[in-house]
Amino acid sequence: MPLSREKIAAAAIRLADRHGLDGLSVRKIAKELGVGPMRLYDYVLNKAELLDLMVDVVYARIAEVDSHAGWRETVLAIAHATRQAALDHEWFSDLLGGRPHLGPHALAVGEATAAALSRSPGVRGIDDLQRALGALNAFLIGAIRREVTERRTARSTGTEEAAWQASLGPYLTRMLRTGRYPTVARLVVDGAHLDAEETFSHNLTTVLDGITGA
Amino acid sequence: MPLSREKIAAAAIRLADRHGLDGLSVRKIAKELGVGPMRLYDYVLNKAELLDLMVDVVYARIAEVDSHAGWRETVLAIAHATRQAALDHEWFSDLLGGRPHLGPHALAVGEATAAALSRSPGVRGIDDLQRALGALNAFLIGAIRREVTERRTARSTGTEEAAWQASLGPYLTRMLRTGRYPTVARLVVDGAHLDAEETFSHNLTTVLDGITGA
DNA sequence: TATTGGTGGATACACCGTACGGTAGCGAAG
DNA sequence: CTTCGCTACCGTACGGTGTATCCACCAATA
Repeated sequence: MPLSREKIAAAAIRLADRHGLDGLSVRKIAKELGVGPMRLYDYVLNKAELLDLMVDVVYARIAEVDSHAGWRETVLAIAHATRQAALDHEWFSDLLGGRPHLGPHALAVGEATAAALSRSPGVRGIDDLQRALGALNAFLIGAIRREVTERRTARSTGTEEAAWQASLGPYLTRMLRTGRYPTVARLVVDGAHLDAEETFSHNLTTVLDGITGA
Repeated sequence: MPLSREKIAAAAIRLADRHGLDGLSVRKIAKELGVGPMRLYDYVLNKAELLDLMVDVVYARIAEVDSHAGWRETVLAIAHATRQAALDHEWFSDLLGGRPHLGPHALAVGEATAAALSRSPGVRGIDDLQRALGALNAFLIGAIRREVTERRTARSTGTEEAAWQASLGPYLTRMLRTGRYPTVARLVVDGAHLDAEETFSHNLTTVLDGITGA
């Protein structure tokens, strides 16, 4: 079996899932495939293009969501699929919004989203559509990015009180105890119990309501 | 004058402004300061902490915005200051949402934002506040990130029709001509004339309206 | 004077992306 | 049958990265 862009992307995704984007190198991908590092450059222009490849593979999975009759259901399905993809491949969130996603499957997802949004009541002309798409994508990018970094820090500190107090704890509790950040302090101590998915859904409908002028 | 975290951060910011985050290395910062590379590690634990330092310097400038009487004016001012800071230091957008911003000035901005939002009519309890803050920050992160990457690609392709057609053009026009992405195609050809700041403001008020339930 | 402690510098290691030269197979042309 | 060009594979090498470690100095103390 002679190697291919698909196999390279699949191997890269496996490694990135395990060790993150920082732990991903051309050499390691090559080793995973049992070839010399330079072989990859027969199929890929440079590492950036390789990342674009990986991103588009993820978009392919996102594009698999069934399209619904209602525009809103369609947008919700795409948004949740995107979030779920980012939770499955946390490195995806690192690339989100970082460079234009122009792969065929990314374009397909963009097309589905734009088509759905254009059927929303609040969106009249093409300018409305551009703005609405911008607002939705901005929220998606930011929300997913935030959730993933939160999950990462939670995992690294362990969420356990002991590890937490040992790592960020000293600095942060000292900061919060200065009394200069009362609202933030209240958020930290009282507001850790919200479910992530529920929050995402809630804020997503909020944004959607804003877009459609509901 | 014996070197300090502030001077290191300032030099790093100068370099990052000129050559981007990728063009930033410990060695170059040290050279800019006229010292050996290892000196920096007397003031900074590792490169990640150095980036956090840079980020907090930017937040210091954002925190300088005057606080207004109305909660909405305050939020708007902070949001626009953040956007402007990211346009002045494009590398800032690369770090936005990537790791928790816990520097003193970042916390100050967070505190000001949270305090203002908590005075909004639609935000009642602490759970509402957490959700509202999440939605606002998500939009901010995503919108700024998107705008900066758009600006970067526009600059790299030149926006001129000639350079555009030469770089992304062939691939993208070929893709769009397949007819599989009609809505996206319409957006690309018809919707390039919107002012970025106006779009940002528009979508920001949309999100804010959604949060406050207006 | 001898010793200590801390400060600044150089060297070194492991790794990174990738440019480049070389070679083995193979179908087509002479 | 030979020879050409072409493609697919391969290894080595270069300049860069973050950072650990050792080392030489120099002021203050005993």
